[in-house]
Amino acid sequence: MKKKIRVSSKDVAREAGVSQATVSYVLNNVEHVKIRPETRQAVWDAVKKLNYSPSHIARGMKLKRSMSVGVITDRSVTNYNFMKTLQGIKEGLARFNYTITLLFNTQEETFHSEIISYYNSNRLDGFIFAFAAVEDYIRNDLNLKGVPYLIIDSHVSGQSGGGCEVGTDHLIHIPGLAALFKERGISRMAYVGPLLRHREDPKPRAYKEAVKINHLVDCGSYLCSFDDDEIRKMVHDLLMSPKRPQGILAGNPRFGFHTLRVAAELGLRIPGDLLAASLGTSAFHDFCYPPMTAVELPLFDMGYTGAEMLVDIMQDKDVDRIRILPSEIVLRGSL
Amino acid sequence: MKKKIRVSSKDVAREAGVSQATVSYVLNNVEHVKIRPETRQAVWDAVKKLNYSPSHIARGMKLKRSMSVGVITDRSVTNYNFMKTLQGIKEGLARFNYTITLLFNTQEETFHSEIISYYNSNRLDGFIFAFAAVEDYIRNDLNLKGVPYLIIDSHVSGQSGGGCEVGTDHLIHIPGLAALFKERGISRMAYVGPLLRHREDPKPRAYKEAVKINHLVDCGSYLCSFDDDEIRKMVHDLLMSPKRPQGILAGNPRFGFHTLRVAAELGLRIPGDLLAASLGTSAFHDFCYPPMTAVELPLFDMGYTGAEMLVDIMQDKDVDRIRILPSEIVLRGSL
DNA sequence: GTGAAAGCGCTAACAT
DNA sequence: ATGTTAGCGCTTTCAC
Repeated sequence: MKKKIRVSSKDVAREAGVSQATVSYVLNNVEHVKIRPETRQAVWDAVKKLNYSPSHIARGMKLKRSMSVGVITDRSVTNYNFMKTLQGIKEGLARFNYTITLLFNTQEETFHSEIISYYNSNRLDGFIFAFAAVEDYIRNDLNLKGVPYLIIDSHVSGQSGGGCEVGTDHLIHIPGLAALFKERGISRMAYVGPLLRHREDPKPRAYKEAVKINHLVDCGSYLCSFDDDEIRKMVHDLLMSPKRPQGILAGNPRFGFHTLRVAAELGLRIPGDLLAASLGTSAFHDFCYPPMTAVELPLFDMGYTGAEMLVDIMQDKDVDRIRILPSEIVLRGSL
Repeated sequence: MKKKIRVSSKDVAREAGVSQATVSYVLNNVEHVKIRPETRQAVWDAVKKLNYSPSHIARGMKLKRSMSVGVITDRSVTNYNFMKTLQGIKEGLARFNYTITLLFNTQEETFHSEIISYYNSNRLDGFIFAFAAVEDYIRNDLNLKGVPYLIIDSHVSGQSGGGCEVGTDHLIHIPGLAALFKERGISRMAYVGPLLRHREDPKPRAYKEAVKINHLVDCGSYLCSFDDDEIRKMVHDLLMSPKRPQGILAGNPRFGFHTLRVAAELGLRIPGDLLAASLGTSAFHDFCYPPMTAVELPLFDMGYTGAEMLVDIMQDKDVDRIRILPSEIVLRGSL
């Protein structure tokens, strides 16, 4: 390991024959401070010559900001296109010279204080909860302490006390999906999806209304945990039941894939014997057979937009507390 | 936004009736410095009372370390179980109080200097390239400048000049997979997989040898880019050709899924008409139909182990430069 | 066993 | 238009 020889702004100042302050003014392009072009040039020359890069830490110390935000996601989000959102956040933050520090929601008691402590110790300037279950008491505490944070999820909770939220309009596509099922000539529908712990899931209700509007027969909403075996058993029982639905709406991609798989195992052909569609985005929608018709979320933009909103909050600017992004139905082959 | 009132170690010192130095000694549990238990207690009491958390930035400034490492991954890795590796890295680093800063490989000219600049400005203490294409000139430069870094990939490059590598033994399972194909009673095999740009891919060669050892007929190795349409066209042509293989080994999960999908489109039944297996881990291996037999990688451990190795490097400890982790064949239904 | 004091490298208010 | 200087909050050497 090579010893690191630090070049400081002092060195640059000496080399350029100016003061440290001038170096700082030039490098930071400070407004209301006029520097003669030749001085400016001299500074840049010295910077180049000495290969100087300002110590980010020293700067942060002065400014009391780390220029990094913590992005929190659930442990279980190990799949799907979540990385897309991360990319959006990264690019959104990069424009303001912020970086992403990745955190995982451990669901442990300590996690909450971990966040607060990251914030108090100036290690992180703000937080983005991306598809993570945020319990109310945590939100309340963050609000209370004035910690800047933002929540990214498929739909907004609405009760954004102090934080901001980025969501999508995916619920409005559910009636449209139901209409598609209807158009394909079927009548019996069912919904399968996750059982949420930390908040109410608006999807089953939206489904129920959409079924009613389209005069379809509702075979029921079936909810269970994210456990793969449990999902498959639930779908299996549903497809084997006497009131077997002809169309299934899956609350998220995972439930959709298992529906496809179980149907295949039972020898049901899609879209011949069964129609299916899912809510949410996944790379696998294009890989599976048949490819899955789904309501796709603007994952990248959700991250990008969220990042910008958080930066605004961190800079004490006034911003919309809620932003809804457009989603769209993408027809593939399962419906 | 609430104004942040910082409590400094000075405040704690005053409250506890000791000096700032003592506070530092107590909080950092400095060896060879003996503190009377009652003094120690007084400090902790004051810390609790004032709800003090040390400024991470000030500490970093003194120590010239940011306690964060940059994790670089390719833009294209938006799917699969990559998050598992990230979790492993996160947990591995957390033990040493390091955090993850997420970076994406932009493949642009500027990216290289971005890394160097993060390092030079003390913003990041080291780097982990996780399933990212690292070009040789970058590695050389990092070696030259003594930048601590580590590469995580399914197999090691071997030429780890200055950096360290974590890989797997997945190549040794290829003959075993070939033997399984043989056992199932087929004779004609083919390999489909990605065309790598930045390094040689050892998989096609391992495949060729495995085929020979098992006395199977090699219908050839077919390589193309990661483009979905291109992959499907390639697989389609292969399955329609007169020398259609009875078994296909996919170089990675994506190629495996497209093989499944194209086969289904052509009405080929798996495992009846065609056998398939893939190299690598994906959550979809369990979702698709039939579930995919594959060589699974220890994604979490690769991250966890890699994190520990990098910490050792950053602390100038002597470490193995290469670590190979065990992978395993998981039988599902496609073979 | 504990304290005083010197910085780390930067920014910004104030002076010139 | 540029320089002087006083910290930011911590660690650590050296005194006592």
